[in-house]
Amino acid sequence: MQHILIVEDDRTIAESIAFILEKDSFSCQWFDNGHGALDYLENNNVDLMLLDVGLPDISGFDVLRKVRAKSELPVVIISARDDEADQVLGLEGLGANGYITKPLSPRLVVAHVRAQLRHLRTEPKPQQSEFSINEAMQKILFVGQELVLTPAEFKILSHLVKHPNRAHSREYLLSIIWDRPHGSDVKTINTHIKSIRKRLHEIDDKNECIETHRGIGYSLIE
Amino acid sequence: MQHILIVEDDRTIAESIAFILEKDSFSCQWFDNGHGALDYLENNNVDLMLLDVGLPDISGFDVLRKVRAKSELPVVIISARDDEADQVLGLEGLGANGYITKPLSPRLVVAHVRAQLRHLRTEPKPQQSEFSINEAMQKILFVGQELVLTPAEFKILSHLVKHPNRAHSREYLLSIIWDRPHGSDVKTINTHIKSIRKRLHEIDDKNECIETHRGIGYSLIE
DNA sequence: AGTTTTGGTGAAGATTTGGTGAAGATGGTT
DNA sequence: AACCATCTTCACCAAATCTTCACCAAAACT
Repeated sequence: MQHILIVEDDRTIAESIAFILEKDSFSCQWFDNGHGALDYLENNNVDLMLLDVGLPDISGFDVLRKVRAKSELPVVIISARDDEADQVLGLEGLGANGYITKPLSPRLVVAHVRAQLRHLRTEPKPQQSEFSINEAMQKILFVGQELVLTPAEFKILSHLVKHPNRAHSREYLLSIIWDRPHGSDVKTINTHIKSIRKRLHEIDDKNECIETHRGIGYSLIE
Repeated sequence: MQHILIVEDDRTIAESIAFILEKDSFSCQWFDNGHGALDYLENNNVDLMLLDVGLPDISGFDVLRKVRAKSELPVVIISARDDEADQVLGLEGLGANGYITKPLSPRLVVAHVRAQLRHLRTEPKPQQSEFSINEAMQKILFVGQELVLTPAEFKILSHLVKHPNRAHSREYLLSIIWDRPHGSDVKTINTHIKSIRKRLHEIDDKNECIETHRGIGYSLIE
């Protein structure tokens, strides 16, 4: 299922868009502000973003610029009818993939979303990780196969996958597991890493993508 | 049964791949050269091609280019570990769907093949849910039979049905039951889920469509 | 080389979590 | 009040999971 991020400060509009898209078998996540949405993007798999230009915290310009600084995520702009056309044009210059004007027509929204995603699907994908995190189901796919992970293992591995090629200290990895302060031995992480490696080996015998950094912690290399 | 074309000049490797795949209920056809394989493709139904880059007659480049000129057949490249990465990259640019390096891990081969074919198979089937919700009557049909549900059970199950394949926290599921704020133990949800499962089991003994996500909540899988 | 430190390993113990059945609590109805 | 369906809570058990520990191997240091 493809996942749509809706950034829209009007709750009614956001909910109706989500309703339409979910009926069309997309999953949605809604934010009424730009910062929350940008945060969410950091850690989640999003296929397309619907972005209202008039947000309470930051402008559509800034949101789009920050998104474009990191990815080619399709972004469809939602603009109020009164908004100047040149603003929308500016956004397109920044790399927006399309725009819709309010009031929104359900069919038009779905049509735009579908059009962008279809376009995306045919494009050859520039190398992707062998890991794919399904946040919603708390599961991780590794070369197409589902990894069976405990909650702690899931938290550790998904963090490593999201921030690959850098060492993470045991202390930090432990802090990811806890909801609240909790005193336990940092060596606990060794054991968790061991079992994650074991599960990876069940799928690929000689995979060594989790690297040990002596005296520091671990990293995932891709 | 799905049919795999193996193009690999090392007889031992080819046979071991075939052995693994056949154990996994695929059928295989082996060629130790590119021309034979391309000929075979013309006249036979093949679901996926495993292609070694180092062939005696033509290069992997040429084989792949000729395949791509005519079809979107999934092609997974097999490369010797010493092969330059850029050659593999070039092949990916040409439309290869994945690659595996020697020495081959049995599970990884199967994983790659499965991953490609799964992706292919899920496209054409828009399968529909075994649940159908009658909002007006506050009733849910499960494989054609009517489920007798209490109001709370109805609210929970219909939410799970409307948003399948993702975990929903107990807190959130509780909030669905209440009209207004109400402090009650999240474990209440366990009991509701228990009785929903019981009712599902009355219709289908071994149905396990409600999945538990330890530490999180529940999801409905389809 | 010998010593010390660090990480890997397997297994045992402790802890947390979910399933289960039944008992209370609630609210509406007769 | 007594009844009924429903929702909530509780206590107990089983299972999953997390943590710890003892031991060995590998690496770093004298």
